This record gives sequence, C-alpha cells and structure tokens, in this order.
Amino acid sequence: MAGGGSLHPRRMNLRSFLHGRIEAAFEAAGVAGAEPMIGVATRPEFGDYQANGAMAAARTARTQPRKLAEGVVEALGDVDFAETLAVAGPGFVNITLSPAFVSAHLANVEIEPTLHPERIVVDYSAPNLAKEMHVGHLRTTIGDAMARILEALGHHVIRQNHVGDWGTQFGMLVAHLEDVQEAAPELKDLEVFYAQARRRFDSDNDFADRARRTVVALQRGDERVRAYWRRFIDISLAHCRSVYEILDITLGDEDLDAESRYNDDLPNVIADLESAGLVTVDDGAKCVFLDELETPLIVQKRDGGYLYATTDLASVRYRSEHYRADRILYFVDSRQSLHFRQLFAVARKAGFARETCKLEHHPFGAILGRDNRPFKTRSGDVVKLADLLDEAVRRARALVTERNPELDSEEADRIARVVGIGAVKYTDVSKHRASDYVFDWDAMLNFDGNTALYLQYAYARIRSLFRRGGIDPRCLTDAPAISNDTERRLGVSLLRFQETLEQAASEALPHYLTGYLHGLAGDFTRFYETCPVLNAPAPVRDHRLKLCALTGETLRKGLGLLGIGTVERM
RNA sequence: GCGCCCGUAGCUCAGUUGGAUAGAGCGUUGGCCUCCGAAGCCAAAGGCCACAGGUUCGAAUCCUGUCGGGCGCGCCA
Repeated sequence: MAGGGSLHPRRMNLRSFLHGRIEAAFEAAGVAGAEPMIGVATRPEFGDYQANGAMAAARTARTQPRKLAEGVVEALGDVDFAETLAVAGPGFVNITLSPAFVSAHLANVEIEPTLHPERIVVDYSAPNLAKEMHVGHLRTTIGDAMARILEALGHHVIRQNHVGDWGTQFGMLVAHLEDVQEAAPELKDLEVFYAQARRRFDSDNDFADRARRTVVALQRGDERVRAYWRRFIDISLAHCRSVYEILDITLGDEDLDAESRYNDDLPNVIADLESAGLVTVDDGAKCVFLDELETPLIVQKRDGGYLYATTDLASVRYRSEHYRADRILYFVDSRQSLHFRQLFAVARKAGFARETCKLEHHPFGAILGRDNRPFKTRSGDVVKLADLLDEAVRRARALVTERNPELDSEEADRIARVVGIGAVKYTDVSKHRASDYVFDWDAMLNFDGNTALYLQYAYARIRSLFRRGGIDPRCLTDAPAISNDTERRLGVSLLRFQETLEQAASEALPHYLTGYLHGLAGDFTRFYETCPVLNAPAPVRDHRLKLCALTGETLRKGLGLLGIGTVERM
C-alpha cells in the first residue's frame, strides 16, 4: 500500500499518497483498477482534498455512486491520515487531514527527488547576438524556472542557450565592423550598430555584395573574417552575460549551444536526409514533405545556403545522441509552433531523435504594450531588456525609501534590486505561459495581490520575528503540533509544496508554483493575524515558531526556484 | 484560403486527467493597529464562463457550427 501512513521525514506528494490509499480502498470495495481522481478540495468546507472517482467507477461497476463512495470510506476504516472522511453530493469523498498526520509530515522541508530521474535538455533564452536583448527576452525567466524546478526534483538538467550567431546578418555586421573599427565605441550600443549596418546594406549595393561574400567567407572559415566575427560575438555575449547576471538567470558560457557550432555538420544533415529518401527538390530548394504536415520543411536554399531548420535538426541529433537526452524541452515563442511541429516530425522520420527521446515545444506568449501591440518605446523602438530592468530597480528603490526611510542607502539599493527584479520576473512567470500579457508598470509595482512583493513581505515578517525573538530557526527540530484549524490549514499548505513542484514539472507550467506560493503566503498571514507566536505559552510558542520557520523556508526555496530573491527586511 | 492559440467580474488573470454554490488580485464600499511589520487582515458588492447546438448522471473544461481577437503558413531566424 502506497505510503501506508508510515511517518516519513521528507516532503511527500500528498496527492500521490492519497491516490494510492483511495485506489486500494476502491479495490477493497469491490472495484479494482478504479481511478480515484484526487484533487484539492474546491471549497474549504469540503476539507483538504476530495476524491471524485466514485461517479465514473460506479458506472462501469454498475452500482450506485453514493453507495460505492460509502463502500470506499468503509474500506478505508479508521485511518491515521484523515480526521474525517465524508461522502457528499452524488458521491464525492471529502478528506480532511488529521492534525497528527499533518504535524508528523512537517518535520522538514527537503524536496523529495524523483524515483525516475531523466536527462532533460532545456532549451531557452536563445537571443540573437546581432542585437541587444529586448523586452521579449524577459521570458527567459520561464525556461530558467523550469530548469531549476526539474533540477530540484532530481533530474539531470542540461541547459542549452541556442544563441543566434550565424547567418546572413552576420555578414553584414562583420563587413560593417571592418569599416568602422576605428570607431568601435559605437559597438557599445549594438542596436545602433545594427541599424547602421542595416541601412548600408539596404542602400549600398557594393556593401550588400560584400556582406554576402563575407557570409560565405565566414562559413568557409576565412581566418580574418572569423577574427572580426569573433570580436563582435564576444562583445554581444558580454552584453548577454551582464543581463543574465542582473536577472539572475542560470545560463553560463558552458550552456552556450550556438548555431555556429553546427556549421560543419549541416552538409551531413542534408546527406542523411537524402539517403533516408526524405528530400524532394522543389523549385531548386531541398525540402522534406511529410504526409502529416501541410507545408514542407525547407532544409537547403536554392543558392545552397542552410536554414534555421537545418541547424535545429543538427541540434536535435546532437542532443539526442551526445547528451543522450530523455526529453528535449524547448521554451520558445508560440509563433514558432509550426516550425517545431515540422522539426519534430522530420527529426523523428530521419531518426535524428532516438525513439525514447521526447521532443516538446512549450510555447510562450508575447509581451505587449498598453495598446495591445508589441511592447515598444514611445519612439517606436524595441525596449531593451537592460533598460527595462534598470527602471524596475529605480522604481522599486523609490518605493522602498518611501515606505522605509530609515534604511541606509546601501541596504535600500540591495532591497530595491531584489524587489524590482523580483517583481518583473514574477509577473512574467505567474501567468499561464502560453498567453500574451500587457506589460504595465503600475500593476506590477503596485506590489499588491499575486506579486513577488507579497511573498517577499511575508518572508521578511517571518525573519523579523526570529530576529526579535533572538531565535535561530535551525534549532527548531521537532515537528510542530497542530492545535487549531488555522494552523492545520497552513500545515496542509506547506505539505502541498512537493505535489505543486511535480505538477509544474510535468506540465512545464511554472505558474502553478506562483499560485501555490501566493496561497501559502495568504494562509500564513491569516495564521499570523490570529495566532500569537512569540507571546504564546511555552509549548505552543515553539510549534508556531516552527510553522513560521517552515513557511519562511518554503517561500525562500519556492521563490528561489523562480530565480527570485528574498530579503531579511524591507 | 488553411492551420494553431484564445474569448471567464469594470480591469488583470486563475480555474491541474469533465465534478458540488465558477475563484483570486486590482478598483469600489465598509470595518480592523495600547499586542509579534497595516507593503497586512476581515467583510460586502460585482458573472446568461462570446453565442448556438450536441455528448452525459454532470460541461467554463470534450465535439460541431457561428461571431470576435491574436499568431503562423517553402527558400528570415
């Protein structure tokens, strides 16, 4: 029997635990193999969890759902995990966990690693090195959160930053760099540099020709051209590094999987597709037509040049073969959905991805301005991510000093960074990733509701409590006894951390975690409003302190998995 | 034209294999600081879940159609 009610010192997935127990009870009640359908209770008065499986199971077993639900409750008998098991409505089984059970499982907050660790490639961020990172790259946060979550659950995560450092536009940039090298300071603004090169490319035929020859030279490995290209890439990468550092993104140089890396492999990709009989030449271009796809995937241009798709195919193969990935997760803009469907289909057909290697595109939506159009500055330029982050910190700084004028300047700076960056990242990751959202400073830095600040504030209050009491939370080793319903609810909330992480991981939806943390912080503040901690009598005081410590730890860890920091005071 | 995604409170959004009276936050209205941080808590008001059919014990969720929106659709990435 799963779990068996035995006391386990680590985090548990409550949902899985209940699933096992109720499934067994269905069998004991005469319906084997029934799906128990465990979910969090839809209303507080229904308890903590509910099992909705009786209705469906009753049909196949040709019995009455309510009777079956009663049979399940009877089969469970006197269980240690529940205080009450109640049959309600047409056949719901409402489960209220017992204080003793909740208490016993709150001994610590270690995340339970998976029993089936996988090798998971997570592909995210992928800026175009020809330009500066813009507001859209804020969504790097999503992939980064998922990489952290999967890693925390014990998977072997291989981060891959598929930066765009190859192709036509680099011929243009390198040619321009050759000309203006004396004025290289212009490179301080990649955006300006790109615009200058572009203007020349569009208006000057000689330059355009030279740019095209430069691409060919680059791909051929011409040393002089390569040196210029390298110089440009280094400058651009330095810019990315600084943005990642400000944003606290866990991508480093070791995670780079640049397009240029596959340059030499592209002819092999074409040759292998051809020998697999997948290539059709159409209008001079090499295409792969598949029955399941309405449009072909072009893998080589009429002029012999390779495409994004070709590089991606090479990359899939590398990840499958070299990294032996069980799963490859792409956190990429939803506008590329069709591209990925084609890519995956062709990669499968060509045998570039092993049978056991799952390919998954997890799309995200766009960041819009208040006019519901792509977010731009007033002058119509793209918003640079670095500028946006500066502004977030500046606004947070003003807010922090206003609320708390006695903070010294250095601490206020530090808090402003954590709060400002946290607010922006939390906004990005707290919505369903597939939907577009409107970037709105007011909503974001209002710092109310489901925001990072609400969680950071709850955390700071907890830390303040321990400071004030002169207590080290690490000294509280005993599981907290639960003495009232508010405490029990907070306890259950704490126990749900594990199942939340597993759900976020299995669906690649980090907003499950923000929703959970917001609920946890709410349960905590309600507890904190009604239950005195430091002023409570001796045994209760320690138990409540332990609940505070566990909440603080879970908030810190949870925010940490989103790449968001906490502060001791704010 | 075809394909994908979407349409939920005035606004921004949740709604986890179909489950009970559809939930938060903002905003609005009204309460709560001689007590651990009021960046907080409590309460009220606010919904034909775009529309119309269908599937079934049960639909915001699944299917079909209509309307409205976003995005994509062979030599960019």
